[in-house]
Amino acid sequence: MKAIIDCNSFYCSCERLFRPDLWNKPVVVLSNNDGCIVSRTDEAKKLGVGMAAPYYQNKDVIEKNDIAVFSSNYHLYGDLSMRVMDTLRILAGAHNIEVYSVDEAFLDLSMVPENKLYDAAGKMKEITEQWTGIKVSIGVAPSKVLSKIANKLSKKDKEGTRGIMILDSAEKIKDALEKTPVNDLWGIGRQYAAKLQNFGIENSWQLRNMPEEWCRKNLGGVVGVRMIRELKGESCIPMKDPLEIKKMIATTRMFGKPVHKLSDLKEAVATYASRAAEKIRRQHCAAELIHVFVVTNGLLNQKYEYNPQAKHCHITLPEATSNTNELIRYAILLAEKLFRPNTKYMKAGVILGGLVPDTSIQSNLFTPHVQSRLPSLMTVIDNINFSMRDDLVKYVATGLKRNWKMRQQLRSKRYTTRWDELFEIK
DNA sequence: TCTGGGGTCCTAGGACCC
DNA sequence: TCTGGGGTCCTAGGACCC
Repeated sequence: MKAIIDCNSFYCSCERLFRPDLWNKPVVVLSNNDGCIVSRTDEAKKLGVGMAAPYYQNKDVIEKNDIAVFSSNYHLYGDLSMRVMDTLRILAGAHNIEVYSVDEAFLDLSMVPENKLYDAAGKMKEITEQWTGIKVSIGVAPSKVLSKIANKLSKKDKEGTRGIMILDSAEKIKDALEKTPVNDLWGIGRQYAAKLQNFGIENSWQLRNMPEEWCRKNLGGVVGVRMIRELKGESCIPMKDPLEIKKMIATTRMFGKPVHKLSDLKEAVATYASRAAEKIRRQHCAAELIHVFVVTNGLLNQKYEYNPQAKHCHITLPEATSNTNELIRYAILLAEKLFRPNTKYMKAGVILGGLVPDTSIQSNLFTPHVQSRLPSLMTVIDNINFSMRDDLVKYVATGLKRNWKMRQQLRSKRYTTRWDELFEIK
């Protein structure tokens, strides 16, 4: 059996952990740049705050109901996520867990006898909540897709299920599928949901009963076939190896206010390049490919409307590197190539691809080996920035004023990762 | 004035090989 | 009148996820 364990309203739960005055109160957390609402407590959902809705469109309901609002505080969420995942590793065994996202993990429970599943899940929930202070829900079923369904249903009826649902019989599975509209399925997004609707397929039980070949044709080839089989209880999405390295790493951000000048754009792109370089060094990789994009706001019908337009370009490097100097140099070249005067830029990003382990970099016969590529300088910079504070040592190309920086006006303290921001008790 | 960030997997089609 | 078959590799783009 597979389980998915998922933190309830994760970002909001992290915020509430250090704010007892907000327990049982409505809370929302905003995306970067304070743009959208990305996490809501049940109380906020009940008041009608939409998921992924723009913040400014919800300001009325938020103010009227005295909903607490926070900017994203990724230091805090990242640290608490680590605590939850470490707890699960201890409880289930490190090789039985796949960390799927910041607030979710799949567990392989094949070592647990079927009649002990409920007790095992209950124990895990209890201990995780006690050790971390974060509430979780658990879904258990023969396949990943079914366990996601179980998890979702357990959250919908927290009192009835006490946050745990186990689909261990054909009847329970049928019942769960009938209750689940296709657009709630893991792997069915907007496009496929609309398509299924056109064919008159509303709930997951109807989909489960479609022929495999029909799904191959209409739901993205083998992806559709896997979906059907998973719905029938046949596990065909394997647990992922935790040691796999990422294939691309990106740093992309909206600007705090629109950027018009090339110098600002170059600063931002250099900043993102150096952040992305840090990230690939952390997983001991070097990049073969650097990709830069910028987003402008296209005008619609001669007037301002939200209409983002992206332009990209990329370079394949002569030799894979994780060196910030070099990556900044290429990133700036690409930014210059993309820049057009009299344009309002809203966002930019740097993506590093073609990642290879930095121990086995293929050298290029036609470029001289550069001394500055020696990793020791980067290691020193990373160590200083990690142990002291971000960006204590930085490249001048990344700017000093950074007046394009994103907005984050409502961020809470980094209670668990900064000595000077510790929780205080008077 | 204002709409996030960071990923994965799959397919089709083109270039190329023998 | 008539022009093969069977592959591989790469890229762009679409769909999805949280």
